Amino acid sequence: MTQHYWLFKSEPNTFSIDDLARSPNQTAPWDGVRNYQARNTLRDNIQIGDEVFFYHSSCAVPAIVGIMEVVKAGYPEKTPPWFCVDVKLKEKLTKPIPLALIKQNPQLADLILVRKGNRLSIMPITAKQWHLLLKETV
DNA sequence: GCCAACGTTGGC
DNA sequence: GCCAACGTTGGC
Repeated sequence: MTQHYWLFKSEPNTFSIDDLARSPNQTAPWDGVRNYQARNTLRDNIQIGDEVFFYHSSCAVPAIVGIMEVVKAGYPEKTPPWFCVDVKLKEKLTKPIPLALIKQNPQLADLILVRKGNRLSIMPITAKQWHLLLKETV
């Protein structure tokens, strides 16, 4: 299977990258997603080995703060009809990528994250976008 | 705290 | 199925 790239949002007040870093084996279920489009992505499209940006939303400096790997594909939460995946922290960025910086890059204008009014908490990233974003952290 | 944008709910 | 009302998200 082709490897895919994603971005997951979380409010650091609820679940931060440091919470994930403190989890056993730095692994935790990515649960609590209550949106059908995001649910379908979790259930149908996210595979083991996929790479995921960890994004902090609704905070002082909204930013991509780390990189995770999917270690368990979509499975049902205890509360139907919601689904989750398991993620493992690969890297906490020493230099996070703020939303404000991402918005300045015209090559990233198509990112769902920066599209007006977007509220998706689980979104796809193209390989090209992934690598453009990684350059921003240098 | 404000508010725009979006998703969901529920009456009809 | 329509759509107004309401609740939530999330940047600023």
